[in-house]
Amino acid sequence: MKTKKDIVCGADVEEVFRDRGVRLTPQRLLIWRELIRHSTHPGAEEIFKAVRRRLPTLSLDTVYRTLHLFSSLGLIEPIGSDRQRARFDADTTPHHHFVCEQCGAIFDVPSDEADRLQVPPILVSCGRVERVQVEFRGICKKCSETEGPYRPKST
Amino acid sequence: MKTKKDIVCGADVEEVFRDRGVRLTPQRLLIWRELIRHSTHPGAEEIFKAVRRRLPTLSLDTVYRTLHLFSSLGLIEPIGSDRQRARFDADTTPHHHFVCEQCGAIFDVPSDEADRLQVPPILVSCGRVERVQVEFRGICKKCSETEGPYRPKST
DNA sequence: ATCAATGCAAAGTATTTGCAGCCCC
DNA sequence: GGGGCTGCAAATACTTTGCATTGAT
Repeated sequence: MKTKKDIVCGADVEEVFRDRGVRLTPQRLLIWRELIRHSTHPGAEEIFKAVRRRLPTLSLDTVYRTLHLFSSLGLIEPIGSDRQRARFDADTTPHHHFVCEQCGAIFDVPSDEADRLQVPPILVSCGRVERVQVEFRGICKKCSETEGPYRPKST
Repeated sequence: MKTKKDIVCGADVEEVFRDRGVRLTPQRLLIWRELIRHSTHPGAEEIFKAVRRRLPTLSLDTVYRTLHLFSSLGLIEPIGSDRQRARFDADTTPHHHFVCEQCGAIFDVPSDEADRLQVPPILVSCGRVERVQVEFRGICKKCSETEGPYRPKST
C-alpha cells in the first residue's frame, strides 16, 4: 500500500494527474522534477532557468501556471502566506498571527505556548535564530460566512 | 518609568525620532498614526489612501520610504518573511522553516514540538485554522560567515 | 546655507492574462 | 475535432529610484 509520502514525493505524480484528469505534459513533469530535486524551494524564475536548459521553448508563464496547478492539486504548498503586498506590525512585542488564506486578513494572536517554542537543535547547523513567528492559517469568519472572499473594501 | 510598550505604541514616537536625529514630519506622524489606529496591518496602498485624505499632497513612495524608515528604527516589523517571490514546498507533510533574513534561503525544519502547538482558544472567534506554520528567522551560516548576504547565484 | 525629506515620474521586479496555434484523446 | 496546454506579448500589481524642489535648523 502506498503512503501519502510516496505519492507526494515523486513516485506517483502520474497517478495524481491521471486521477484528476489533468495532462502530465513534459513541461509539467520537468518542473515537478526540478521542485523535488532540491530542498531549497526555488522560486518561479529559478525553476524556469533550470528547466529551460532541457526544454528551451519553455516560457515563464507556464512555470507560474504549473505552480498554481500543482498547488491546487495539493502536490505542493506555498511557503509563507501568499500575500503580495508588504504588511507591518506596529506592535513589536512577541506575538503571532492568524492569516486568512482567502481574503488575506491578518489578526494578532497572543500565545504563551508559541512564545516558549524551543529552537530545534538541528537548526544550529543552519544558522542563528533571532525570531520565531507562528502563522496560523485558515479561513476567517467573514469569509466562511459569505462564501467567497470577504472584501472589506472595493475590488 | 516608561516601558518599551509605551514607546512603541505611540506615546513617544517623537522621542524616538529626536534621539535618532530623524525629523518627525507631518507625513511621518500621520503614517504612524494610521499604523497604530487599526490592528489590521494595512499595506502601503491602504495607508496611502487613508492618510491622503488629510494630506492630499502625500505620495505613495513617501509611504514606502517611511515604512522602511520605521522598520529600521525598530518602530514596526514586517509581517511574514520579507521575500518578494513566491516559493513552494513539494513536501506537504507537516514541518516548518528556517528563513535567512539576509539572503532569503529557506531550510526545512522538523519539530514535533511545533507540530503539536495548540491553537489558542481566542482564535476560534477569528476563524477556522487549517494549518500552523512556524518560521524560525535569523541569519544563515553562510551569511554570518561571509559578512553580507551570501549569494549562491549571480547578483 | 545646508542637508534631510518630499513629490513626481520613470524604472524595475514579480506575476497574471488574452489570445492564437498546437497537440493529445 | 474539441478542449486542454503552451508560448508570446501585453498588462497588472507592487515597490524602488533619480532628480529637482521644498523646508527646517
